[in-house]
Amino acid sequence: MPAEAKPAAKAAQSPIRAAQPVTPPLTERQEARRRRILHASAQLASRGGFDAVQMREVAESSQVALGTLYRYFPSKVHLLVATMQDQLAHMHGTLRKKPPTGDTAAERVAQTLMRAFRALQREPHLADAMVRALTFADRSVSPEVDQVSRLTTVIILDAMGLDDPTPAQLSAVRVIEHTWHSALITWLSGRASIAQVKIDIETVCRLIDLTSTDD
Amino acid sequence: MPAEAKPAAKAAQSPIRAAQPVTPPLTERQEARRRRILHASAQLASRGGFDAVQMREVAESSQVALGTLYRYFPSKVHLLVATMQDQLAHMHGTLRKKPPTGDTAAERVAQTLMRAFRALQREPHLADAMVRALTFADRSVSPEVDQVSRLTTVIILDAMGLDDPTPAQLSAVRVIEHTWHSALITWLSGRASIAQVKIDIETVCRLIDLTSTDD
DNA sequence: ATCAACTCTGAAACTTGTTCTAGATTACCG
DNA sequence: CGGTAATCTAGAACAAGTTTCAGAGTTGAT
Repeated sequence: MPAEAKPAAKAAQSPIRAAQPVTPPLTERQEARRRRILHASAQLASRGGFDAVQMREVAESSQVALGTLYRYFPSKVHLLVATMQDQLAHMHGTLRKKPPTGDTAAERVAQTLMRAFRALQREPHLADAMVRALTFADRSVSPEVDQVSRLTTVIILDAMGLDDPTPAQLSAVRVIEHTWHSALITWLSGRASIAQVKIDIETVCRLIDLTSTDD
Repeated sequence: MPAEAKPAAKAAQSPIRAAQPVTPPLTERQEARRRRILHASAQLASRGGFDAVQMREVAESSQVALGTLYRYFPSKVHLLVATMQDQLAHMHGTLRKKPPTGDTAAERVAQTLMRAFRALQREPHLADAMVRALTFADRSVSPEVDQVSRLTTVIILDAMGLDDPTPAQLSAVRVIEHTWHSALITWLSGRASIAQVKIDIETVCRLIDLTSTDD
């Protein structure tokens, strides 16, 4: 039978939980390759953003043939979205350890997002690569992008301190995510200042207050 | 002296109103070329979205040499953002004729955006090309993207019926724009339904109500 | 240990965005 | 009208993402 299982098996078409299916377990060497690739990707991205992540260079840096790179990540966008998943998971862990301290849910969410924003500011090129990939992704990357979105939702709900959100609250969270992504883009492309992003985040977080009284 | 003036003169660095500088007036033939190019761009985009707009094809369709195309629009993203400016201006005209009828500012804005959304649904591929270009644009396209953003702001303020918005209101409008762009993207990439987009728009529009009482 | 099936490698080829060049054309000034 | 500087054209060339392929390397089953 197979030797090293196909690393990036296409997600089954289960309409629900399409992403992150029961990935055929990778061998150790495959796991190591995958990790080397993601590391090289993040490293190159940190240098020069989206454009600096060149597939040939990623392959070389991670000691993997170009064809192999494409077997693990079927496109540059897939690679960068996976890189984002990686970083986000890391950040989620960090945030868990120091939960925000605000009095209201809105404050805590704004605090959390600003903390994430400050982390991104430390690696603006990396942020550029990840966010550009995320918004440029077409349908073929939907499962992976969705996974990122789910992770973001969890982070926000955590900050709100909710286990069981109402539909209205979920809508508010979605709008917050929209604002978060789009505000990041305006910042990355130099059309909005850091202060502006802060204001936008704080503004949209007020929506949370609306959902406790309404509906 | 010069024959046909440089069509796509770099915007002066005037920090304010950077885009749309006093473009050296185009000759009639140049204006016609520019128009042919934009038309070809929109046409190809309507067929197959972002990927279908291939620079060689645009050049051929519009009867212009590739080098000329690049002189008018220095990149594919520039071209598509200009295409969006064109379409937006058109839509602004249309919207002006039939202003929204809702009772509250929030309702009117939501109505207006949903009207725009329905227009985009009629040409989903074109929408895809324009929106993807807009969010993928890097700093070199900032002036043009900013112009689009300004136009969008005007449309929203028109719907609100405001001449002289407060800073809080401008923040709300920015957040609405963020939500609008990002919601479009999730719809275009098949991660959100039309109904979902509608809900998100209605949700974010509630922010407008907040600005009349608060602050 | 051997085999079959699969994966990885290295290199070339292909695609499409972008740049460059030499020569033909056009616009405007005097 | 003629001159001249800029524009336009056709086509080659280059860059980076993606695909393809033959052969070498692994893996797990027998």
